This record gives sequence, C-alpha cells and structure tokens, in this order.
Amino acid sequence: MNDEHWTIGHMCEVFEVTPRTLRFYEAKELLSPVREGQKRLFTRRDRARLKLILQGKRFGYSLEEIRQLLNLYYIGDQQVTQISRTYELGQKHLAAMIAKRDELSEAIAEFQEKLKWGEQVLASKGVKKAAE
Amino acid sequence: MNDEHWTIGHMCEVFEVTPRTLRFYEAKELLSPVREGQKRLFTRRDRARLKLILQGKRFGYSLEEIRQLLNLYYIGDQQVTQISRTYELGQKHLAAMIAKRDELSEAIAEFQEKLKWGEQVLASKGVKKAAE
DNA sequence: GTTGACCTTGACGCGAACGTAAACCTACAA
DNA sequence: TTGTAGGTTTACGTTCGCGTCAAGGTCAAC
Repeated sequence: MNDEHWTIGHMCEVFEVTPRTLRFYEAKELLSPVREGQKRLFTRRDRARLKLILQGKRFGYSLEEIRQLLNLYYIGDQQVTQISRTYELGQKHLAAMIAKRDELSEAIAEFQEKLKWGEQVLASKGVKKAAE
Repeated sequence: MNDEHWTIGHMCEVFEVTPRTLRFYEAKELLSPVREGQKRLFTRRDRARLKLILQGKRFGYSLEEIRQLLNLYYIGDQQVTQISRTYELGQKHLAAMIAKRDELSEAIAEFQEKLKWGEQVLASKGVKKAAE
C-alpha cells in the first residue's frame, strides 16, 4: 500500500465502515478498486466516491440513487451530448438539494419555536436556565 | 368522520400513503388513532405526527429514531424533571439538525463548483448556454 | 337482499443494506 | 514451520419498511 492505493483495512479505519460494506459497494458498482493479485486497492477516486456515498446516505438517499448521482460528479471525457445531458441532470439535482435544505431550515425554525415554548413552561414552573 | 376525526382513507389521500403504512406506523407506536368500533379515526395530533414522520423520513431518519424524536415535540403535562430532560434532548436534536443543514450547504457549494466546471467544459467545446 | 365501498385483522413476501460464519490463500515474523 | 495478521470468495441470515393477498365485518344504496 502507498499513498495512492489503500488496502481495504485502511479504508475501513479511515471511513469507519466494515470490509463487507466496501465489497458490497463494489458489487453494486459504486466503487471500483484495482487489484493487486486478489487484493483490492482503493484509489483516490474510490475515496472521493466513498465520501460522497456516506454523505448521500446521511441525507437519506438509497444506494441506487447515489450510484446515479455519482455520475453527475464526473463530467469528464464523454461525448458532448452526454456531457450536456449530465449537466442538465446536475442542475436538477442541485435544485433538489436546495429544496431539501429549505425544508430543513423550515423544520429547524419550527422546532426552535417548540423549544422556546418549552422554556416558557419550565420558567413558569420555576426552573432556572443554565445561562442565568 | 368529522373535522377532528379522519378515516384512514381520507388520511391516505391527503398524505399520499397507503393504509398499510398507517397501520404499520400504529403498530410501531408512531401514531395512536382512536377507535369507533373497529374503525381507526385519526386525530389532529396524529396528523401533526404523520407530517413530522414523513419529513423525518425525507431527512434520512429511521422510524425508530423518529419515534423517539416525536416525543421531543410534545413538551406538555409531564413532571418537571421529565420536561427538563426532554428539553435537553431537544437542544441536542436542534444542534444535530443545524449540523446536518451545514453539511448540506457545504455539499451544495461543492456541487455548484463541479457544475461551473462542467459549464467551462461545455463552453470550450462550443456549446451555447440556454441563457445566451 | 345483494351489491359496492370502505374498513378490519392476520400472515406471508420482498428488496435494500448489510452481518456473519465457513473455508481458504498469502506473506511475514517467531 | 507454525502462527498470526491480513486479505479472499461463497452463501445463508437479519432487520427495516412496507406490499400483497386472503378472509371477513358493516353500512348505505339500489
């Protein structure tokens, strides 16, 4: 293993996942490590993708959705019409992300209201806040 | 059915879920409709909770997580120590939501960079943008 | 009185996302 | 050479979040 090619064990340490998970992601074509004999070696590209995968999961996307979205991150050496198509899909994804953030912001605001309400209840019952 | 008590069919129409889903959520103690004979009738409280449930799902929470979080939304007639505890957990949840939004904002920014890059590629290949 | 529309309770099925156990290779240190 | 610390494949098991019958109750309309 060098800086460019990480073993499965190292990957697991850094990203806090199990070997099973990485092999599963490879089977689902989310990752594509190179081989040294039998052993998998994960490249910089794999690391970047894994980071996005785990992030996607935290935002509630399925692995299949993530697999499709990952392609949007690699606008590279494709045919022009293909790049164009990818770019359009990227715009849609961006809009969806922004919409999700907006909904989250609203949810946060509403929840803050609830908490204020809770403060009042506690205050009325004679409980002092930590900040006082 | 009146304004206060909705049948399962009406619930399904409004929230775009199936009866199975609502019964499943009741079994998991996420909802607690009252009964009129055998029939379930969903109250205002159930509707508020269902809205939060569906929102939670969009943000990637499991039903079990959501079940626990739902309690944070009902700071009501409990014992003071209990309210206090709920309030503290609420603060933590709020912090987690904000952290999630921050991560999402970062992801959005990074993705926008990628898209800009894609624009350059398209431009360099002589593709005109829609806005021009 | 029977036909629908709408509801009920089981209970089995299923895809997603892994966990887990078995059996094996391989290289290096004791 | 014998561990042991890594890695491998194969394959069955598990939990979650419902879908999908099957079989039946109820009530208004015709």
